[in-house]
Amino acid sequence: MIRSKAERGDASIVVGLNAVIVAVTRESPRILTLSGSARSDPRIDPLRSNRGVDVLPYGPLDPKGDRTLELTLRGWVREQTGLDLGYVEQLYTFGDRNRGLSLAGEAPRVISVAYLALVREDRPSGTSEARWRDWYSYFPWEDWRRGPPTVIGDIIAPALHRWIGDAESPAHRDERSERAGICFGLEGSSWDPDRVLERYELLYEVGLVPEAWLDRGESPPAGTEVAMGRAMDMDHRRILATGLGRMRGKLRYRPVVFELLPEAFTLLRLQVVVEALSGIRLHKQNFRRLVERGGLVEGTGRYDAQTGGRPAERFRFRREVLRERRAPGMRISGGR
Amino acid sequence: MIRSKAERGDASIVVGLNAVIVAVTRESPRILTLSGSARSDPRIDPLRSNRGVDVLPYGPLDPKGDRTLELTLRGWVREQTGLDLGYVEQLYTFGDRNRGLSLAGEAPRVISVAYLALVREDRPSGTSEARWRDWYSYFPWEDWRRGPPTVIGDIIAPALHRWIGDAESPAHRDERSERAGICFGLEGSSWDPDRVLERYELLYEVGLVPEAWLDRGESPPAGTEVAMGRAMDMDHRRILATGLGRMRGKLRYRPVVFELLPEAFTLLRLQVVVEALSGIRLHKQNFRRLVERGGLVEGTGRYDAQTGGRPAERFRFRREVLRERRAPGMRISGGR
DNA sequence: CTGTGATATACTCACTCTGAGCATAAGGGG
DNA sequence: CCCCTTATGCTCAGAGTGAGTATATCACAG
Repeated sequence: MIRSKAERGDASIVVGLNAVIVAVTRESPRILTLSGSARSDPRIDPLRSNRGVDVLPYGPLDPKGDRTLELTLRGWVREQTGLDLGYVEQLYTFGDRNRGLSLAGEAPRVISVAYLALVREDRPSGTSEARWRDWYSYFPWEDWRRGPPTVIGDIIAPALHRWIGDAESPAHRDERSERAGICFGLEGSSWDPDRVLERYELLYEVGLVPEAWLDRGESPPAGTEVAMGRAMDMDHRRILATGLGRMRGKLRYRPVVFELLPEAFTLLRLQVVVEALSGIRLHKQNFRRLVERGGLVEGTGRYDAQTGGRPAERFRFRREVLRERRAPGMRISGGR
Repeated sequence: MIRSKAERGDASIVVGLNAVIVAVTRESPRILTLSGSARSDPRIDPLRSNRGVDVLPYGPLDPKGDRTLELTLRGWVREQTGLDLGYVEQLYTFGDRNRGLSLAGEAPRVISVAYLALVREDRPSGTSEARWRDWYSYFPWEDWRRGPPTVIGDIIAPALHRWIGDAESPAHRDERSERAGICFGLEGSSWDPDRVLERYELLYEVGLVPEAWLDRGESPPAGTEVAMGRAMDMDHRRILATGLGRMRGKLRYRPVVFELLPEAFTLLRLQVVVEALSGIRLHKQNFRRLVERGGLVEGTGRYDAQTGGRPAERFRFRREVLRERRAPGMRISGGR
């Protein structure tokens, strides 16, 4: 148990913070990314990629800095993007050696503590290589709002079947088949919007995702980034997938959507945001019943006439629901 | 943004791993702790407490060691306790400066990545300052299996009311009242078993928990550790609370209980384990209906006669449920 | 000023799920 | 065989859900 280097905490461990910052504009869920060239800092990213692809906002941890990790994160997000984060929660800590690249050797070990943050604004105002991108441009197969994404039938499912067939033993085959089925709702299974990370990891393993080529030092075939989503640096797309999955899961049992909306909103607006995040369409009348009778929102008595039809009442989040119900959220389910 | 010390990653950050290891013996949920004296390693715990209280198993991160954090954790748990961990999931990363103590100064910043692990065994077999303790000895107010814990009515509720009354403004008062209500199911709210961490943090803030004294360098009044739970070193009880809360939450939507049970078990055994973890009693017939018709378990056709009554069929976990249902778990609810 | 096409909102209906309790089955020990 | 114990089966009312029909109220074209 005596591993002196580690325990003396010398130069071989670096701790950084990453942020998955989410906003919704119209019907697009968006996340804030920096263009890859903004990131050539060898102290955080030594010997590593800088492939010119997008990265998530990041910052080093200053051991003498703010009292908590979260405060540190808020601080440098403000510096880098001018955004004041509202809701922030810790996501996951990524600490595998050689994250994203098969380099060994003397590179310091990088530990990244990733956070999920929700903001109402959609315009980064600070130093801006920062840019909002639709999160489905990173995960095209996650958007089922207009039916099953074509990329699944055209590319993913066939590749998965090949992969299943390539298994060495029948047991191994079954295992692969079960995993693929659960992830992509293939045979008998239904689509579970929350399994974003599992799906990304499966696709990476199968070698479909552009990072699979990049991590081997090759270039992905033309069109891969369109069909299989924009690549990100290192394991940032994995971090992003973790964020989306968490976001979708949390939606169900905590009233987090309201962090993305203004004080007052129409029910359609609320529904569109929930649909944007969860990637599925919902039954309008039932959605109304769900949130209204579930006590999540209350009418304000004021109306919004910009609807193109009958004016819609504006609602607000009903805070009391936190006392009344155990896990208040959008218990949504499939169908349009 | 240039904070050279942090970015060079010099001696001022230390990364460690902590484990909340859970097993269930009879009707006791237990966690594995080491006695405090086992931990006087100044490299991980420099200038810090060693108050002679319990600690969670921990280990440093060796940057050149295993490829993933999880493997590292599994490795030193095996070394320290002889346990081979089964299910392991990352819990949370704790990185506040001066965790648990109000020391400032030159102490290195300690980042702890905490994991939740479930095991079937209940006997640590390695070097053993390791010991299993009922988790309700750390959180007596969390066990509602025999009705509302007396400590809530006797100590906690009165103290919370005093604390609410001490608020400076009416708005502040309402805020405190809402928070206390939600946490402890006081007025109108119902008890939510999942809010373990929120409750612990509230009690710490109100100053009821032994750590509140210890962190000021004082001794808690006699009896505090019995009524308000055993103290742990640093912020380990906070980590533990995070683990219990996560465990209870996960129970609802993932079939994690089965990680704590042998291959085959009676439904009563399953129910007792779920009750032990969630801290509430369940309606037996409905529980059976839930797990059987919900497809979580299937009968084996073999029976267990050691029941004291009619022999009970032994069941096993039905793996196929993973494909069939979206979030298979124990959707349990209040009353006995 | 009326018809058309929006969207908003109200209500219905069948079905499933859930909480609660009653009833029966099948062991062991006297 | 009676009684106590635990297991298992079944019923019933009420709440919640998925899907659809019906009505309200706006803008706008004609």
